[in-house]
Amino acid sequence: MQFSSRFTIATHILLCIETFKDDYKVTSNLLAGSINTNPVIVRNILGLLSSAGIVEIKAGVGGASLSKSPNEITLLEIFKAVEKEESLFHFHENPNPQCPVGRTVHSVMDGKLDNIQSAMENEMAKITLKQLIEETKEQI
Amino acid sequence: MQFSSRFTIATHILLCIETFKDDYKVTSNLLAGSINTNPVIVRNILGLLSSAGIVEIKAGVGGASLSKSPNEITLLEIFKAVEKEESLFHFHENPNPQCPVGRTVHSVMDGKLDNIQSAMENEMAKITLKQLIEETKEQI
DNA sequence: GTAGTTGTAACCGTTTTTATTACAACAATA
DNA sequence: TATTGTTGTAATAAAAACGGTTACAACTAC
Repeated sequence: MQFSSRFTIATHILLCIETFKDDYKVTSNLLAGSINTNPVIVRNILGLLSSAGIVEIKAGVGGASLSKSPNEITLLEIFKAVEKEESLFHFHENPNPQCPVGRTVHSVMDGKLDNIQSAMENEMAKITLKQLIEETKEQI
Repeated sequence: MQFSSRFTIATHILLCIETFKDDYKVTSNLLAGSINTNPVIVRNILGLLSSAGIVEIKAGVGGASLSKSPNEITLLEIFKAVEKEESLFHFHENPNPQCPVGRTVHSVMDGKLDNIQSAMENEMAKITLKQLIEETKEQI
């Protein structure tokens, strides 16, 4: 199972907003053209980013901009804005409490699963939008 | 998006195999009773674990056993046996090559995404079935 | 031959993802 | 005020994944 492409699309959106902010009004249409998808997809993801306090969207006139500095936005924050599941892992719901293993499997595993998820999130938190923007500028 | 419960079910299966090996023939029926699911679900996951060289299954007579020592089996190995996707992340397929951001977003992000996945996998590789079995024995 | 088990195929209902069309609400401006 | 371009959202759809279930052929020990 993979994460949905909402995460990479959201990051792509933020890179565009910052890259084009001085030259274009960054609308869902412009973004959809760069990402190569439908504007409604973009508007939905922009809505999630807006709810998370990452971007601001001008109603009516249109156009999106960052709500805070790129070095304050991490990949973890973007990820959490677009993936609503708290836990990475789907634990089978009802192990048999009458079985010694079924009774204990949760308390044996839960901590380990948390550690795994934390390792992933810590790595995500290390990477800021600013880093990505700088690498993008270098490459352009 | 969450990983499927195949991962926690597979780990549960291995814990049962090791815990009950001296007292019971560990069949898909016994396992399904502990996990609280259908025996066919168990047989499919056992098949994946068998293909990965983690367990051996006796055809006809029935019963599963580990193919190697519990301290040689890590959560990463179990995970890879049951989740076939190579990459954790689903990158949107066709960013626009005529856009400066669309053209560069892959080379800017791919390395970071690899790092995130590696962080998760490294943590999974740290945890062996042996550790889980010992914690289970303590709790029983 | 019988009994118990595995491997697998064929379904089913549910959820998630991605995409699309349609349209009301909104804000700037001509 | 009417027009234009944009956003927000609803409705719909196809495809895929998941978890579950029934059914049954193949296999092995007894």
